Amino acid sequence: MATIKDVARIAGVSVASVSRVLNKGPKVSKKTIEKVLKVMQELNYSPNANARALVTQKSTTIGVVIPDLIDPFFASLANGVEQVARKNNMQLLLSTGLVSAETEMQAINVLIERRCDVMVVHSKKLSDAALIDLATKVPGLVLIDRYIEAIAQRCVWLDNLEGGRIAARHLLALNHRSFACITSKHQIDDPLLRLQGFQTELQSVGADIERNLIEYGEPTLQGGEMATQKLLASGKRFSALFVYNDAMAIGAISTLEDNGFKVPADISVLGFDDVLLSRYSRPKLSTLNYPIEEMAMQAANIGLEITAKRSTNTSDASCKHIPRLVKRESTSFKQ
Amino acid sequence: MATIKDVARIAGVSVASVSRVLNKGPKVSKKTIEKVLKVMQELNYSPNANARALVTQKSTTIGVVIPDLIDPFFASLANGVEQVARKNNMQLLLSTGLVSAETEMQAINVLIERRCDVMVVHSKKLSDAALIDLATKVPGLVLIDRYIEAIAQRCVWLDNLEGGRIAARHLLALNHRSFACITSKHQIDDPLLRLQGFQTELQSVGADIERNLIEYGEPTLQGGEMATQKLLASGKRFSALFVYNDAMAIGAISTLEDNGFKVPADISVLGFDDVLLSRYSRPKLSTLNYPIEEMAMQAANIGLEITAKRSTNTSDASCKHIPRLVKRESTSFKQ
DNA sequence: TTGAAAGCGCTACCAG
DNA sequence: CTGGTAGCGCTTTCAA
Repeated sequence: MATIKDVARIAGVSVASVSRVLNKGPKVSKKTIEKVLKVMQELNYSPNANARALVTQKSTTIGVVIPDLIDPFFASLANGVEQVARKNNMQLLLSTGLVSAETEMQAINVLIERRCDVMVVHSKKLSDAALIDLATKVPGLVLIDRYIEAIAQRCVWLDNLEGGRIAARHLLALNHRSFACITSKHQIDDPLLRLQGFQTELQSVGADIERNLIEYGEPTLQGGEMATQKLLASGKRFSALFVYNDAMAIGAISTLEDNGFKVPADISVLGFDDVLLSRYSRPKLSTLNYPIEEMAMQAANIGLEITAKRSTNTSDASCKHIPRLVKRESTSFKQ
Repeated sequence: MATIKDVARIAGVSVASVSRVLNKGPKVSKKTIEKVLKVMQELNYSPNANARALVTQKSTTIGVVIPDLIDPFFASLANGVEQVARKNNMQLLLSTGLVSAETEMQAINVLIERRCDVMVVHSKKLSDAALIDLATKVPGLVLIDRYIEAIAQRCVWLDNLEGGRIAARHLLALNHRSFACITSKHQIDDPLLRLQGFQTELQSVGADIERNLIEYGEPTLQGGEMATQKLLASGKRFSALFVYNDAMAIGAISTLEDNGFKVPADISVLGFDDVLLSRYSRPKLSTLNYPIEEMAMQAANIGLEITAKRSTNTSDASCKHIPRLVKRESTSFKQ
């Protein structure tokens, strides 16, 4: 592969000149530009980004750390970052495989080695302390879907607690009084907070989830189906079901209907996340919109700002996001 | 950020030695290793991947060129590549934004500048000639979802024609005799081939798609809905509907049911791709499985092989994939 | 087993 | 406007 030297030699100019035309630098004669451009073409020259990164100390790369790309939620997150990357003529470097604190750390370290200018990190397993440490060491690092007070201005997160409250208010306004809940068994804050917000709001009006009507499962379609079966097995009745996420909610609806319950006529089901799926399901799923793509874009932009200004002070834009109720067909007024 | 020099100086050894322990090179005394490791830790040293790439002439990077990450189909593709990247301790570099031949070329050029060891490219707009040229210039480049005879061993593709035939055979075996078809209006081969295979097979038994019952639309849920409305507006009846992809098929089912047709009781609907969605829809969608993740993994592995052996000869594994019928609930026997 | 030194391809500074 | 050149951080001979 041709190098800048080859181009310089054949064009009969110095590498400095070639570099100038490459970077559209000032003060290059038209003649030189043309000559160099021509040779570049002939040689099929392509500047080596690694060499550039080495000398300029910036990689024009935005790193993203997510569990995987299969989950549409994370794909949206990556897509959001990708958009701001592209807008800034940067590339997306992906690091996945998060199953434990160690693998999360590895994924992040890989990006550090690549000297990503910005890193958008979705970490659920690493401790606050570890993340705080990382944030101070790595300038462009921004946390997404996580809130750590000490580095609040580096966090872009969703208020899950408020999400739970909004869910409760919606169901309450629909005249429901007997509730069930399906949540994720995973040991992270999100399900806890959503449930807590939901219950808090119910209790504020003297209501609550029916005894024994909280079930746990994997946050998947199957998990939702199984949890619903357990709910049904209890023999207790409920008219409204708040589910941890859309996949589980769709699984729940499926099981409910298989057991003769109409949604929403008999039971209203409310999901969370508003993934693509929720618009495709029948009935179309009422859910809480998690603006992950938008959040991802904000996170990337914050990272960009930090690295640009070398200051930690970001714009005033709040990094806390509130989920928005999306009323579709799976919830309705309880007669 | 600490460099190898800092480590060497503080550890009281040469950079060569530090490099050796970094690369677990041979012939380094235990004492040196320990000493260096300790200093690395203290300094929070992280080797600069760009510098490494520059000198070793390999970037430990696999590039992927796809339109976007939002489409679950492409997310799966990226995910497949990512898996083999991770298995080989490499990273995924993403390049998107394909809307024209120029943007596709740009996306590819970016990856070339990064000197990706392997590139998995999904290109629909670039000409065969351009791609052949690229393939000869870029060793690790592999095309996915496209077949170009001149570089057949660098192509991993799906037999869309056969897919159409399989679809026809399935519907025919289900006793259907009056067919409609919804396809994509996009100017690429895939829809044409699927339709062509479908019709060929029908015609081989003296059947065919009803006159005027081929509709075109965007390959999305909405596109499927609109196309179905046009189909219905024709007033003609049909008992089986073959749709370009799952998203459109789900849109079609939705519109069909809104108009009083039961699926599959009144009309059987067959999709294509077998994306996640198809398992979540009600009725669950019968479709043709497009093993894109598997294909992506194969493509990445072929690229890896080529760059390793510096030969274009890949393993014997066929690069042509045949879609597999996945019979679920949206197609049934026609009484 | 270790160190010195020559680059990898490029940018940017300094002279001219 | 142009050329010479000193690195960027690292690997890899070649000697010692």
